[in-house]
Amino acid sequence: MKNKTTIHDIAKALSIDASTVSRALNNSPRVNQKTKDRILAKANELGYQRNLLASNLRKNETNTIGVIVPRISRHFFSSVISGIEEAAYDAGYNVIICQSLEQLKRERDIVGTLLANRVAGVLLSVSMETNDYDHLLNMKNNGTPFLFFDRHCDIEGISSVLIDDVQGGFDATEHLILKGCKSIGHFSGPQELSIYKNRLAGYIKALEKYKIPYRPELVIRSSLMEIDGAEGAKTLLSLPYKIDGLFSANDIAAIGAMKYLKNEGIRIPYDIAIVGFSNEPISEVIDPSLTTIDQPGFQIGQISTKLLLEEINKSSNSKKAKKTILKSSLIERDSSRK
Amino acid sequence: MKNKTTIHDIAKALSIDASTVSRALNNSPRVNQKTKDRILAKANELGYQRNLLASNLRKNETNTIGVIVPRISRHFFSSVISGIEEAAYDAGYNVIICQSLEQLKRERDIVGTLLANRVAGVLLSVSMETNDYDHLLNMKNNGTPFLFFDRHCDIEGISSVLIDDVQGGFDATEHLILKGCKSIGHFSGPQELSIYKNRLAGYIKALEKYKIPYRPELVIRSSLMEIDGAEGAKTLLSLPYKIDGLFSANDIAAIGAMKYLKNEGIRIPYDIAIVGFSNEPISEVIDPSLTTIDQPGFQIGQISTKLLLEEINKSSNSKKAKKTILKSSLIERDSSRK
DNA sequence: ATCAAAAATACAATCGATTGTATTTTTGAT
DNA sequence: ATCAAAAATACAATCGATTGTATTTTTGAT
Repeated sequence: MKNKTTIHDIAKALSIDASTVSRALNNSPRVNQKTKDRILAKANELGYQRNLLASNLRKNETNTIGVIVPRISRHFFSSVISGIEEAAYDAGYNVIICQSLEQLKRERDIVGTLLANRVAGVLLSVSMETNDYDHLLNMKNNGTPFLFFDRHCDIEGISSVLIDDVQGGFDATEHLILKGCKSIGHFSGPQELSIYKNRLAGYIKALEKYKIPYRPELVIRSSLMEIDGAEGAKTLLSLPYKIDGLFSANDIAAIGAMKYLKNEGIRIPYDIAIVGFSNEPISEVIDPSLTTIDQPGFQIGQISTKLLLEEINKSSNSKKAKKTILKSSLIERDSSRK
Repeated sequence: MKNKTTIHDIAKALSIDASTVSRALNNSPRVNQKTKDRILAKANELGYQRNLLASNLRKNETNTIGVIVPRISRHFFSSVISGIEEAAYDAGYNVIICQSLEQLKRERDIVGTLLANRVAGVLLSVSMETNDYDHLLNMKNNGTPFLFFDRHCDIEGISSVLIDDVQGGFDATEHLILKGCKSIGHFSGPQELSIYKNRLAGYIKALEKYKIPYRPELVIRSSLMEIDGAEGAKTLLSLPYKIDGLFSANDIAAIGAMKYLKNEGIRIPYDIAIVGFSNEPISEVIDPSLTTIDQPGFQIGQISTKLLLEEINKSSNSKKAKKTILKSSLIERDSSRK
């Protein structure tokens, strides 16, 4: 019961060599069809299941790719994962999904485990705490191909698939300006992550275009959880002048702010218009529905996987880092419709 | 670059035997401390990383458990996964997360891959399509311990960690009755899944308690996606008599119904009061907020993992299937507050 | 029927780590 | 200094599958 059948059990049962069994199970042309049939039948009878540990060890390769995301429960990341899985399964690869929960320590541990399991490659979106790249450089020196999506680090020779976050931040801010907002707050995340730096850059760029002075006190940095949104809103309300617009670098913090503001009797969008980022499903149903920036998660997953698989199957001398930049799109909803 | 360092490389560099290197890296008391220090230093210098494929193959065990859920993006399942990961990491196990996307074929493939990778055990919540248990029986015969959570099948000798769904369905329905509803619709899922059968049973039980006649046409079966909720609501509205309450076996379908009903000018909860199931985050922010049944996902994950680990480390003769049943709790919100 | 070529199968080494047993080295009591 | 016991290290087999090479069997032309 406990001891699984091996090719040797099949070989013994048929008085045949294990190498022939192995070749038969891999449908090698070197084995006679009749023999193959007998072996397959016996394998079935004994409930044989290939031991991938042994197979991968011998072949010195695995058909598994690892995926590291901050949180699987975020809609954006689960769409990316769906895209990854589709592209990977089509190519005959398995996928191991891991979440760092935004913690650097967990990210390090996960990278270690994936390397120890000799995955063929890794797709990752770094945690908010990732300000130290040793574990990633280690993976690079180790020769394991990997690729960033959405949240990347600047590491020589490593490709990434990104959203044009400057454009996204610009679009969000310009949209508020065109709706008549003059004093626009911004929730940003850790500046180590270029997505947040870029969304902020887009915000500033839009202000400049419309000649609205940039006031640093309107930019609030946090880890963008729901509670951070509520606190950010409180901070903005305490300013000596009124704000009439808010661009949050994610939907969750925008929603935290909305709940707080509604509770304070502030009318959205009339008193303050709001735009989020990521198009979480929750943004559609909250009242008022939240204007946001949609990111093509599924497509990001597919493209990232294809690029990674190319890298895996590429000769090491032809490697050249690519940056693939996709467009996001603004979805106008009630939180900014006035 | 491509060829990873092995214990033999370290052994050769120090003119020492590989077995000593192995023991040193595993901190065996049989190796002199000075030798350990030298080995560790050299291992670090060469960027050594244990090959788990080889190690697990030799030891004939892995410290990895597989988790199969229908969808990682469902809040309930991602909370369960958090609970699993916490309990597993505490015990020194790694977790492989897989999603069946409610498809039997994918569930089968995943089970196959996990078995081929020789996971120590599997935690699973079956897909809506799972009406055939061959792949699970195969896993059982194979000797791989596994355990169901939330959505289970009746398989002799396999434990499960469940919610008292009859009670949950009863609570939801009774709540509507106490709010004055006389004609209550119910959205149910595939009857192969006992969670849906039980929630329906709870619904019927509550009707009986309050002497409300059970009308089969008020029970609509579907796969409970958002679109199914909208269609179900349409069907209920087309009945020759009015309904004034709706209990949906999940939140997503309840939300689909709410959107449709609001669009039709039906007032919630005044015309129709609604209760969902699972306490998805979205249920809190939709307008009106959705009354629902909260399931202790994190706790389910922790308990399931502890039980599975017990099973893994148990002698095979002492196995006895357990059913652990946890309580759910009703969260009253505006969709039923009148 | 014979025999070279082709087809089928067997032999043996290997992937990297682990572990029981054997051997060598060190320790410390006399 | 000697020697048995203890400590440290080396040897060798093994986990299960794969694969290059060697050997055996089959095929089919003469």
